[in-house]
Amino acid sequence: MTKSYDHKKIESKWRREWEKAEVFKTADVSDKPKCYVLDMFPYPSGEGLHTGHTRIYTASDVYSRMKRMQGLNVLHPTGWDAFGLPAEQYAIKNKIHPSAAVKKNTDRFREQMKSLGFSYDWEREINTTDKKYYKWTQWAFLKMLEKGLAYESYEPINWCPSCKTGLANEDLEGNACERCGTTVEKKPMRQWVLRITDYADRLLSGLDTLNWPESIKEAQRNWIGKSEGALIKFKVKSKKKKDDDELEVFTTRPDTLFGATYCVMSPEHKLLDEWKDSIENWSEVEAYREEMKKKTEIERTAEGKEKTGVRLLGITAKNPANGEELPVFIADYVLAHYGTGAIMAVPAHDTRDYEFAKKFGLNIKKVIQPLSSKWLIVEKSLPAECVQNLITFGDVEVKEIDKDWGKFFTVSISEKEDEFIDWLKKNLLKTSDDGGSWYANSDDSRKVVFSEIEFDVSTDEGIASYKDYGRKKGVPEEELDVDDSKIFIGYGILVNSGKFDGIKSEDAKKAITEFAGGKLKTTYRLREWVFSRQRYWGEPIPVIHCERCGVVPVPEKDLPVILPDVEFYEPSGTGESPLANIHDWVNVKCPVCRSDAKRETNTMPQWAGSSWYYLRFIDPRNQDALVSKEKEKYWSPVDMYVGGVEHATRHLIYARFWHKFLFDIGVVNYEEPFIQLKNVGLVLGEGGIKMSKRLGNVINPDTVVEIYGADTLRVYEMFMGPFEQSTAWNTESMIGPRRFLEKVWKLAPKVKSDALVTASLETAYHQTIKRVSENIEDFKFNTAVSGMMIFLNELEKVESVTKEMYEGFLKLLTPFAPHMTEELWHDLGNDTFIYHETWPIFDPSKIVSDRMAIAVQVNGKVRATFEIGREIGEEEVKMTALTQPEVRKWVGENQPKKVIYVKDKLVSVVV
RNA sequence: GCCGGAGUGAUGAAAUUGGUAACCAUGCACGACUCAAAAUCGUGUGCCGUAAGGCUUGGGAGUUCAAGUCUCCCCUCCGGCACCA
Repeated sequence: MTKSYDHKKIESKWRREWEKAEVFKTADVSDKPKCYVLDMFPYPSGEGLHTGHTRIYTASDVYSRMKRMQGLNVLHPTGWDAFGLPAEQYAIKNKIHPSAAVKKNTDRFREQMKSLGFSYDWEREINTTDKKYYKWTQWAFLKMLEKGLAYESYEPINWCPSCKTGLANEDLEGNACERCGTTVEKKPMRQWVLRITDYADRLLSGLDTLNWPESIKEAQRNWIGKSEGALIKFKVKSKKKKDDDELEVFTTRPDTLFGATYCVMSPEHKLLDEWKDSIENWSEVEAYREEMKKKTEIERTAEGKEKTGVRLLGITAKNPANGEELPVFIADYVLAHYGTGAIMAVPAHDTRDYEFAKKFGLNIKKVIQPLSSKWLIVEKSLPAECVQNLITFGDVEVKEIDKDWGKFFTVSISEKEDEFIDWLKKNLLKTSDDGGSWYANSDDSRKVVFSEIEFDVSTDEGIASYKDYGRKKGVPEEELDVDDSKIFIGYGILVNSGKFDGIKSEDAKKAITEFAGGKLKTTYRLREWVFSRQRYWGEPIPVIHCERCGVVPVPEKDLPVILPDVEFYEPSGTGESPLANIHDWVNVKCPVCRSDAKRETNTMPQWAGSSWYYLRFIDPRNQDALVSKEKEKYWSPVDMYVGGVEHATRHLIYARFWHKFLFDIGVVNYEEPFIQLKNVGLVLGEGGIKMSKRLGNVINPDTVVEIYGADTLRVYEMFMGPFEQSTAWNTESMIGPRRFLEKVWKLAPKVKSDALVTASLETAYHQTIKRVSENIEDFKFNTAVSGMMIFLNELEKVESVTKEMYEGFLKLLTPFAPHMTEELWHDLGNDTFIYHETWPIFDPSKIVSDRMAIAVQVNGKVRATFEIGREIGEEEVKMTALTQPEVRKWVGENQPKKVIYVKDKLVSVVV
């Protein structure tokens, strides 16, 4: 009588029906509010879909399906990111053309994705290698060229000798090629570069507006690496030359300028060649430079490596703050590409400078005094008797420690700290209204913790202030102590700095920079985006090189520049792409002067096409524009973006950069592309080890779908653990979700029109609606499934279920198990698609039952629980609690000191 | 070194945000059905203890009637950056 749950039959049946009825087709324009739910589209590898993909796609699919049922117009598309090295390598290895490989792989991916029942609108499928698509990638490049954001450069770049192509900084892992692990070399060559650093500040500040995981935002902040400092010029003197050379340094600590005792230039610094004649030991300098050229970046930057360098004899630099003549060195610890490639060295307040100074026996001059809660700062204008009073105050020892400074006193903190502060407040200082908050630990006077408060006070005679800089979390005791033998790299109070003595580091930065004739400057760690690859399988860069006209952009009307077919697409390794050999294609007429010219043969990196693909889904067939303004305005930005963390500092930075550029030229209406981002946790192999072909522990989704069904796989992947957390695959545990679905299936015959609904079942039902809806919204799919399991267990206890309740339950389940619920929905006599139904809404009045369970604690331990009507008042609940036998046993004859009632939850009795 | 995230039963994990730690699921044990096994169903299952009871969220302190959750110190693991001045 009951038909069995045959997942194969059901799943293929409903996939056909959905396709026939075009249920997943998205309306372009609608009165409904929109919701754009996007997966990071796959790179269609030869391996097919893996369990990591399916976890992402299931999550976004569950979310999309609920949003649709909640009445939103949902855009949920997918496509293929198919240009780039892996596809090309795969093609070379399998001796087929990359485009054939892409076709083969995407067909496989598409079929696998369909077999999982994802609700993608396949009519919007895009492929970055499609000329109709990459026409617009090239178009965007031309726009960047036009705005000066794309340019040719000849700087040495990272070159992977194995992949035979130049790479961007983002393509490295450590100092190796991210793809193949080969150590990269520095190779000077012509290349195309995008000025991403022009957007560094906006890429940074935009992060604050995004609902992204903190870890990703932090990774991007680190990657961009903003540091605020100053450019300061040192006059350079040499015996042979007149006093007109200048060495500009970048420093984040202009406040330590008085402590600069030497300067260091990177061995690659351009001024060195100009100074050749003035440098007395040029041969030594040259030898050092040669040595550095041979070393890899890794060797140069190895941790714990001893400092090396060479002093430039005959050259000195003048400290603009105090006029001191300083020696100048070249050393490899200064990097050519950061700041100005030269530094002022302050050995007293920088660990690297300190190491170098120790080794070369250079002066170390302390100019920053650490601050702590032990410091009292009294400004110069303080009347003498006040200082006297301070010094003589009771048990608090106030000692002048350096007469030269004239205004620093240590306050050794005693148990009379409070009195001392009271005295300060009364006699010397008037506090601001609230006085801030400070507190002291009474049993250890040294552990006094202050918040940062300043008392600024005017007395008749002058101004005094008690500044308390507090002790920051985690600052060890040593740093607070004044200890000249240790170097101090933090902020503090200036000493030995002429008229700047006594000023806080933070305040001194600007003042000293101005004093030294420098200027404040912000630098970034982010490097320009090296945008050309000497490989075949990428978008041709749409420019023409003409001897007469130089670089000429391909006219827009001639786009796309189609990637030609070639016989041999292996990289040449010469720095030319394989396209250089296709004479028919390379040789063209200059669009400007019609003379003979050549096409650019470099191609774009893999990341180009994925930097804007999400916009194309909005308007995938548009021939006249990247995206229509009207549609873009409706759909953009992406509301929910789901994918892996590996894209934190690659795709997600590049896409934000492109998007901001497109915003600037008016293509898009909003400055950030992805409002909310969710990261999937890794799916590890059984036992928590990484899945890999080599270990043979890769789970193939096809097999799982075959044995358990797509619905079970979907439920399992959502139930296996928190979405954003890594979890090990466990085939044994898959039986749980399968049993769950079987139980739902077997419940169908229990549906009766006259079924009785108890109040507690009704409550459970509404609680489940609430929980599942909220959990899906928050991407807490595991607890959503758990919630449904709990409710199912309730349903199993009763004789019969109403149709309404069962249908409601199926609706909650359908995002997770769309095929099975569709079948059950139709079995109930419905001829609509459950997919088109409305999401259940809970009744707030029904989510609380009229009974409540109260726990009773005696001295913090739970000793009894009881149930009582929700309407019962506090006093009565307390009385009931105290009369519980278990409670009486533990309270005994004692009179309770205190009885606390936490509404609807517990009674806490203190004896 | 700096920054971010995490640490809870045998296992995946949950905890209404300070209020009964371990929901749900897997596994395991026992039982029912079966000639038998699988499947299914039922009962039990944090640790110590026969029990009464005690202990338990990486470790240590603290605040509180009450701490997985808040504060301080420390340890371990994962991730980002790192001779970036």
